[in-house]
Amino acid sequence: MTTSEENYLKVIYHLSLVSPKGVNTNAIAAMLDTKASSVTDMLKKLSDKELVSYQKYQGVTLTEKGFHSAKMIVRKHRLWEVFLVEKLHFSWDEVHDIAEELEHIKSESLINKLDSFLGFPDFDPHGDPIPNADGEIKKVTKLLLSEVELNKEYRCIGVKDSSSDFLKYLDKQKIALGSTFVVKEKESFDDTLLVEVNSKHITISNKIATNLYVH
Amino acid sequence: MTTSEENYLKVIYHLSLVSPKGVNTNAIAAMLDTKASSVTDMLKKLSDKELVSYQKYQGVTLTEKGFHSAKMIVRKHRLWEVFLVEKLHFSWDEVHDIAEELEHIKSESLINKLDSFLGFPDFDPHGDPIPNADGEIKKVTKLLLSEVELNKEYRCIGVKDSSSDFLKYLDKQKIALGSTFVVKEKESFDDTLLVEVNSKHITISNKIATNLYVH
DNA sequence: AATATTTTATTTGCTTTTCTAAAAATTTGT
DNA sequence: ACAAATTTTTAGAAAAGCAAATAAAATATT
Repeated sequence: MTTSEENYLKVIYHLSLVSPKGVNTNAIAAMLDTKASSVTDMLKKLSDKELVSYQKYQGVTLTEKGFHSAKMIVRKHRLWEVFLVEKLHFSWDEVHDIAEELEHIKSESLINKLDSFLGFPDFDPHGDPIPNADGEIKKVTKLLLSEVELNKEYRCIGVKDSSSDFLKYLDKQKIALGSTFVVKEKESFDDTLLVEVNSKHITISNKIATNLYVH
Repeated sequence: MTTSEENYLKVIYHLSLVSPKGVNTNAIAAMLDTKASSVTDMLKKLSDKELVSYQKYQGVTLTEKGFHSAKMIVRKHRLWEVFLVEKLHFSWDEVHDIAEELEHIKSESLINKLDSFLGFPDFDPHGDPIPNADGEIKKVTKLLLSEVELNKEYRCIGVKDSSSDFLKYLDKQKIALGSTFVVKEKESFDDTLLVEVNSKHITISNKIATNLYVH
C-alpha cells in the first residue's frame, strides 16, 4: 500500500467514527488538504482493491479489510507518538507531524518490537486508545472535566481538542497525561471551575474543561 | 528533498569514497537497481539544485552542499540502526532495510533527540562511523582480524562484508560488536586462525578473518 | 596513427501515480 | 421543481521510471 492510500484510509477511518453510514468526498478532501476530484480518483482505486465500498455520489465506507488496515495505521501512529513523548521527550504538541511520517514505515516486526519496548501501552499521549496487534481497542469511559462530580479525584486521560495552542496551554499549566484533578467549586454563572491539580489550586474555564478527558 | 533525491545523494556519497574523481552513471544505476536513463534524468535535477556538479559524459561529484546533505542522510540511517539493534533488539542483518526507510523521516529535532537518547554513539552496529550533527566523522584505524598480531587482545568494531549470510554466521558464533579476540595460532598452510572469543576457542577461516574489523 | 568495435551515457517518447482546474452530472434543500 | 451544494468527469500537470534510439568515449585492431 502506498503512503497516499494509507493516508486516505486513515482519514476515512476517523470520519467513519462520526458518520458511520458513509463518508463524504468533500470531508475527506478537507482533512487531507486536497481537492474533491483527487478524492474521487483515490476512492475508485481503493474500491478496486476492496478496501472501501464505494458507490458514486453515495459516500464511502470501509470494508472489513480496509477497517483492519486503517486500525494498523492508527496503531503505528499512536505507538510512535508514545515513543516520541516518553523516550525522546517531545512535548504533546510536537509529535503529531513526525508520527504522521513514521506511521508509514512498513515493517510488522518493527512495530511489534516497538510495542514491546514501550511496554504494550493501551493509550497514546493524547489519551487515544492504541489498537493491539490484532486490531482490538481498549475502551474506557471518558468523562469531560466539565461533567465530573465535585470533590472526587479524577485522572487526566486525554484531550478532545488536540490543537497546538491547547496543548501548549496545558504544558504551561503543567497539566499532562496522568495529572490528577479534584474539582472544588463550580461557578454557576460561567461554569468556571476551581480545580486542585498537582496539589495547587487553579481556575479552569469552561472551554478548557470541555476539552479535557478524565477518568 | 524527495526520498528519491536522498537515495541518489546517498549512493553518490558512498561511491565517491571509492572513486573521488567522479561517479559513473551506470554505477549509480546498479546501486539503486534502476536504469542509466533514469540516473541521467536525476543527475540533471540534482545539478539544478546545486547538490552535485555534473557535466555530461564526465561523471558526477557532490558539491559542498550535496556532501553535507548526504552525510546527514547517512547519519540518520546509522542512528536508526543503533536504535533498532540496541533498543528493539533486532539482529545485525535485519536492520538495513528498515533503516533505509527511517532515514527519510524529515525532522532535525527528531534525529538529534534520537542521538541523545542513544548516548551519542560514534559507530553503528556494523562498525561504520556516525557523522555528528555538524557532519564530522570519527576515524578509527581499523585492522582486519587476518592482519593482527598473535596473543594480543582486539575488540570487534565492525564488518567489511555486511551480507545477510555473513552476519547470520557471526550471530551463530556469538560474535558481536565489542567481542574480544585473541589470536592464539595461525595455520600457515591456509591461514586459518585459532582464536579465543568470549573465553572460548574457535577456528576461524581466512575468509571470515578478512571480513572482520578489529581495533 | 587511423579506423572499427564495444562500452557507457544521453535523448526521446511514453507509462504510472497523484494531484489540479474547469466543466458536467447528480443529489439535496426549500 | 429549481437553485444550491456536492460529486464526478475530463484534460492536463509534475515526478519518477523504462525501452529503444542515438551520441560520445574508451578500447581494440590493423
